[in-house]
Amino acid sequence: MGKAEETRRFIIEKTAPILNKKGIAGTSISDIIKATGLQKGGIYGNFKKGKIEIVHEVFDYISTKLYAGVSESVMQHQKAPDRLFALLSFYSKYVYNPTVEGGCPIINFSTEVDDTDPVLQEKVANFAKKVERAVARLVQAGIDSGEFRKDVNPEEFATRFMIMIEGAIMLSKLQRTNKPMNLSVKTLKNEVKSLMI
Amino acid sequence: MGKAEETRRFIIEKTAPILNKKGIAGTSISDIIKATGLQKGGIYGNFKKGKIEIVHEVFDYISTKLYAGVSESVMQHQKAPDRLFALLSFYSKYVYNPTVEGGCPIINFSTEVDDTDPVLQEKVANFAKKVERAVARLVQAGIDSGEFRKDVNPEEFATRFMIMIEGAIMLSKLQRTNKPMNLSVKTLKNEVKSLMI
DNA sequence: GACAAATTAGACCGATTGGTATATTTTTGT
DNA sequence: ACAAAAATATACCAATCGGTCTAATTTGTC
Repeated sequence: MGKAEETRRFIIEKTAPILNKKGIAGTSISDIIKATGLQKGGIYGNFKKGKIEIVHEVFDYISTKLYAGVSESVMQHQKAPDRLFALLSFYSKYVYNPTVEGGCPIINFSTEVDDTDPVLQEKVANFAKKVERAVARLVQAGIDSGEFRKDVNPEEFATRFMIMIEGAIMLSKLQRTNKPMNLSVKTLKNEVKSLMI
Repeated sequence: MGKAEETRRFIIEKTAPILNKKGIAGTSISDIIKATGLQKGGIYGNFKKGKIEIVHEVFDYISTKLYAGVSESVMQHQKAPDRLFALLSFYSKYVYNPTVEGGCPIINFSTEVDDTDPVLQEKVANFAKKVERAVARLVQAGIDSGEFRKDVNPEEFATRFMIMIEGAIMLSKLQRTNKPMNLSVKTLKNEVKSLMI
């Protein structure tokens, strides 16, 4: 029972960038066949529920990989402010160096999924919440360690962080310039500094 | 030469909410047939270039309608700060009361269009820029009239405005709560107040 | 109200969609 | 090395895709 899991993974990895770029409705099974070099039997043999199962697992793959990338950057530092700066540094390069081609899976999947796939819609919403909570925890850790002022609202900071980063990713990609992202990062950096004692 | 233009308009109006919700690839000609009650001849007779022509005109329709709605809210006030507050008030209700069902056309179209339709991609980018410039002009007018401080950067404010509003629309729709939007509006309101002399 | 022109209905097209069934090949455990 | 099981290729399916064409109908003009 080893080969199958390996092939599933292979299919997901090859499909991820396509799905993240062209969207769910815009990606066909033959696109997946082309990208993997496999035939229909190889695809449907590994994903019994068909396209929808591939889509769900691809989202899991992309979001997990994104979270891992973020974590790796953040965990290289110990102090709370440095961790937040590392997070900002990660996202400042994100538009040009996304974890998976096509950019942020939250933006890409949420727009399409809203009226078409409630299960995946919740998956996307949960992932966004997960990232937001992680940011809030970073701030809270800074408060607990005495690095940040006590009158800071970690949840509010985290929500604002998500808004400004996601908004900047969208606009930077659309306008084909990193200016929006640079501005978000600059603003959030100053905000972090103002939190420091 | 009157009926045709009327029917074109009719098709666009009926198609707009579908396209804005289900996306370009997710919307088929038969969806349009169902929504309009017309048959293929009625559709292709009015849009010789087919689906892509409908899509482009629908984006124009939605974005124009959005801009008109924003303008109407803003123009009911004369003072620069009041106009910005009206703009924020407009967007604070936008997630639940979008101009066209499905929400913000910038977000909805930009994600899908990026790697598939360069012409429409530029249309979307231009519209976002148009809104951004309008916001910058509102701020500049306030500076000129002496209502805002002279050391304000109108372009930077406008970019930040776009980032926070678009980011908030996306997250509020995704999380099915207006909290992100409320936070963006609160933040931007305070920012406007801090600009006032 | 007749007639030409514009508009729309509806049949038809090949290509492609997602998916299934079966035959063949590859792995796997012994 | 060999048989059983797992995995994959291939042929096939009905449904739908976007689009074309012609016939019928509606519209505007005189």
